[in-house]
Parts: sequence; structure tokens; C-alpha cells
Amino acid sequence: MSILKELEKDIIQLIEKAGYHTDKLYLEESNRKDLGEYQLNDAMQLVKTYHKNPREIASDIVAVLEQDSRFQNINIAGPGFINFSFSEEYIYEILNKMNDDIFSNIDKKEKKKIIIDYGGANVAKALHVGHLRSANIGEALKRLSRAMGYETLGDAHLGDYGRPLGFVVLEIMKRYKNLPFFDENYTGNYEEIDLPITNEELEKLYPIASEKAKQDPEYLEEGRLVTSKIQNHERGYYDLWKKVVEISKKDIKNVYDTLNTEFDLWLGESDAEVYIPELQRIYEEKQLLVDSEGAKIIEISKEEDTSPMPPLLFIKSNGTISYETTDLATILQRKKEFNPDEIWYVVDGRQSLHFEQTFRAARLGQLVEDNVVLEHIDFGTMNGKDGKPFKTRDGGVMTLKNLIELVTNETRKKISTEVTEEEKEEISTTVAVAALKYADLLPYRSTDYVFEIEKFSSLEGKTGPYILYSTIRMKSLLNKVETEERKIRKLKGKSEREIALLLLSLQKVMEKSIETKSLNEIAEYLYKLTSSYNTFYGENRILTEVDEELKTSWITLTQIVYNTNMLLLDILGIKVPKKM
RNA sequence: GCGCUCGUAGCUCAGUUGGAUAGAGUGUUUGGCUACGAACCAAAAGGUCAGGGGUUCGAAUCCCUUCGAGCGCGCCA
Repeated sequence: MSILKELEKDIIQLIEKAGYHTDKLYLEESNRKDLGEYQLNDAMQLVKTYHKNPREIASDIVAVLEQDSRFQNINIAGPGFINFSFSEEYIYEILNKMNDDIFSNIDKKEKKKIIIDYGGANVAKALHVGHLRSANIGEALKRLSRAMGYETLGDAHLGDYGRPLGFVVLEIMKRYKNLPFFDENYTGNYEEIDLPITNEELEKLYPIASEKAKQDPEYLEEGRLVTSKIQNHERGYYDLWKKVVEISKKDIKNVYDTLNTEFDLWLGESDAEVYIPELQRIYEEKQLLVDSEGAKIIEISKEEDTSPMPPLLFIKSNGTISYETTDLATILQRKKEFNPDEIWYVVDGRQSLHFEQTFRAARLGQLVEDNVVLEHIDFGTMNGKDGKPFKTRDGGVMTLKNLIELVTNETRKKISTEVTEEEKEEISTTVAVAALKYADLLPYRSTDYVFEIEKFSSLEGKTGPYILYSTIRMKSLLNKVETEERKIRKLKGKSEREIALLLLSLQKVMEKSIETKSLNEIAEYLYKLTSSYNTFYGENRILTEVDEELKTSWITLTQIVYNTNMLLLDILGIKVPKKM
């Protein structure tokens, strides 16, 4: 059990001893550090059940707290705030426990299997800034949930299905007439053919094809035909489509690699395809499919709805399936192949209606048991300074590759350690990615925020590079001392105290973060801890300290903060270079 | 029209299971390196929490209302 949980449990018992019963403890770091390190606000809450003066209740509780050697300077303020500080010994005990095992301060959750869907990358289209948040938040949630004891799978859920791909194949067909994919007499193995197209070229094809389709109805019709041929697994077309997916996937993987984002599953929309007949049967058997304007829809409104809920379009009037249907098929697939307890969709908040519809339909079709959680983990839009979705200066989309390159140009200038050119390049990229990730995870998940290139590439203040720099500096210090017994027996300043209190609150931060499924708490905490450490670092000369007991304690403290930083950075998906 | 999200320091954002004196970063002004790594540290200034009303011991936080912003509302994924 974490130190904090244990403390809370003990205080609940102490309150019980004072003659009051409470299930919930209002224990937090005090806002009035002049009055105490922690505050307990239960006395005022207990008024509701005991109908007594809160100060009276508070003094009863204080009388019991005073018996416990862990607390000191206990006082009552205002309407009934109980403030107290911790004893020296208890602080040392906390720190030493954390030094033995950092996980001793993090409580594990009950076992659960979770699938997180956080890719959304589209085949034959470049990853752009819009994909950044999904990757960052999803990856971090995956790591966080694992640290908390869940069994979690990340799925890239590639957009590899539907008309856009049909057009790309059509455009290839028009441009590379000699390829054997369209030769009816070809009998060889398509898998062995090398497609003479780079990913860069591939990414250019869809916008061109899409534009053509808008202007030329004949071209549009051709595209539709090709799309259906791919979906029917027609020889040649299907094989070429597979080649396109392969090329694109390789490039997408590279970008995700740079972002330190790793998927366990690389399934795509097309993998759910085989489940569509079964899906349709389920809804037909339940008589949920209704004909409407030539399409098949599912009515998903509920009696308790106070506002209209549009139906879910299951099969479009032209016979093709919708985005919602593919997602339903994917739920069915995940149920059958992985049987998860929860599925999290880390997707832009603008799609909340889509998920509301999909989840309602999934419930109606009973695709998963009622206790299986389906959750849309929405995030805010990344806007430009004008408050509208972010664009580059010339109005185009900023690709993730370009963005990383842009920030890397800033970090490269700052690398001062002596390293080879190759190492310098690697470090610059790692630091740039840290800057991007940290800036992206810092605001609360669901609020829109302004994407400022200056801010994202800024390397000073509350940024990823600041935390990396400080963490590396801690490591550098630790490397300079001989390995000796690491133990805390003596501390003296206010700043060390501050660090200890922050370390104590780690469990609360982790808990809050997994509850809200937002990483901003952790990002903020990392800054606070690092910054407190830097204050301490600036006040003291650790290596030249003559008091050996103090010096050992300081080094141990450094070790704990370093370990905590490494753990949390890893959860955020941020890599730490050896030097920078 | 209906719905969702929001309005906090010059700027970008935290803080919303109701708690004491609303916090960071940045920018501005100032001080600190012959180095345990200054991408650092310290200090100052900066706010009628969009406006109004209500609920109570207590409201940035909950309820009502006005104003303002962004987004979404059946055949793109």
C-alpha cells in the first residue's frame, strides 16, 4: 500500500477513536503553509451528520492526533481547518521507503483488460499535427494504465478502408499503366513485385485524385468501381491495395517510432470487414435495422432524451457501409478476439456525437456485455492563433515530420556537450520530441488550446527540455559519487521538506490522472518536483558537503527524485538522452 | 434552430467531488556562474476569475440568466 493510503487509513481510524465516523478523508496539502504542511477538512464535513460545532469536532480530532508521533504543530484555524506538520522521523521514513522501491508508493488497481484505440492514421496520407494529441495522450494512457496494474493493448486502428484508398489505387492505375496489377493475363505472384512508388509520391496522390473526382463525374464513378473491387478482393486491385498499405504503414511506423509511440496491434478498419455480415445479422435478428430514404438505419434515441438524437446510418443508400458501421464491426472484432473489459477511444472531441451514436447502437445490439466500458476519451482541438484549427503560414497542413524537424532545428543549436555529429542528431530529435510531447500533455485533455510554434519549440521554463536537462544533471551528480549506502538520516532546509511532501503526494497524482484520464496532473507534478529539486540544488553544494551524514542523505534524495522523474517521463512516453 | 465545450494576469494555460490570502510558465524590471552541467536559481510588478442574480458558515468551482467564442448536428472517414 502506498504511504499516503496507509496514512489516510490510519487517520480515519484516529477519527473513529475520537468518536466520529467518516468514509472519506478530506486530507490534502495545506494551502496555508504558514499554519502547517497538511490540512484535514473533515471536521467541517462531519457537521452535517453530527450537528455539532465544527471547531468542537476539530478539537476532539486534534486530541487524538496529538497522541500520534507522526504529527506535530497541530492547530485549528478558521471554521475548523486542522493543520499539522509531519515529524522529522516520519519524513525520513517516507523517503527511505521510496528509496527502497518507488512502486511501494503507488497503489495497483484491480486487474482489467483494456484496449486503447489511439491511432487514426490514414494510409497514403501523411500524419499531421492533428494526430499528435491522439498519439501522445493514447501512448501515455497506455503506459500509465500499465503502471497502475492494468493489462493494456494499444491499437493503431489504421484508416485503410474505403473510398480514399480506391482513388489512390485508381490514380496509380492511370499513372503506371505498365504495372502487372491490371494485366488480366498476369499469372505471377503479386507479392514479389516492387512498387516503384515512394511514400512521398503516395501522399500526393490522394489530394490530386480527390480534386479530379470533384470535377469529373466519370472519374468519380471509376473510383467507386475500384473501391468496390478492392472490397471484393478482386485479384490485382486487392493486391495493389495491399502494397500501398505496406508502403504507407512503413512510413507511419517510422514517425510513430520517432514519437516513441508503440502499438501492440496494427489492425485497421479493413480487418473488421469480415465481421460485417455477422454484425448485420445481429441487428437484423433484433429487428433494429430500418429502411429509410434508401438506406438502412438504426434508431438510437431513448425515451429519456430531452433533445433529438439522429439515427445511426448503417448502410448508405448506395450500398456501402458507414464509418459508424465499421466501428461497430471493430467492437465485435475486439470482443471476439480480445474480450476486453474496457475500450478507450482517444479521439478528437468533435467526434463525440459519432461515439455517442456508435456506443448506443453497440448496446442495442449487445455486442458486448453491459459491464464492458466503452469510453470516448476526447481531447481538444489544436488551434492556431486565430482560434481556428491550426494551419501552416501558407494555409496548408503541417505534417508531423515537418513539425518535428522544425523543433529539432531549435534543439540542435543548444546541444553543447561534445558528441559526434550522429549523436548530436539523435539527441536533438529526442529533445525536440520531449518538447513537443510535454507541451501537448500539459494542458487539460479536453480543452482546446492554441498551438504556437514558438511555445512548442521553446526550451526554457515549464518545458520538456527543462525537465530533461535537470534530470540529466541529477544523473551526472549521482555518477560522481562512489556507490555507498543510500539512506536518509538527516535533512535541514525548507526545500528538502518541500521535495519530501511532493514525493508523498505521488500516489494522489497518479490516482487523479488515471481517473480523469488526463496527463496534465503528471506533467505539472514533474515540473513541480524538478523545480523544487533545482531550488534545493542551487542552495546547497552536495558533493563538497563535509557532514557525511547530510551528504549521504542529500545524495539519496537526489536518487529518489531522479528515479521518480525517470518513471514519470517514461509514463509520458518521453525518452531521456544520456547527455544534452 | 437543437446540442456539446468553454470565457481565470499582457500572452499561453493550471486550479471545478464547494474550503482559508486564486497559481504556474512566458513577457517586463532586477540580482546571481574562474562551473556538483546557468536549457539553471532568486526577487519585484501584474487579477472586480466575462456581466448580473441565487444556494450557504464558505463559490473561479453548484443553480438560473445575459453577453461572447469555438465545435457538432443521416449518406466524408
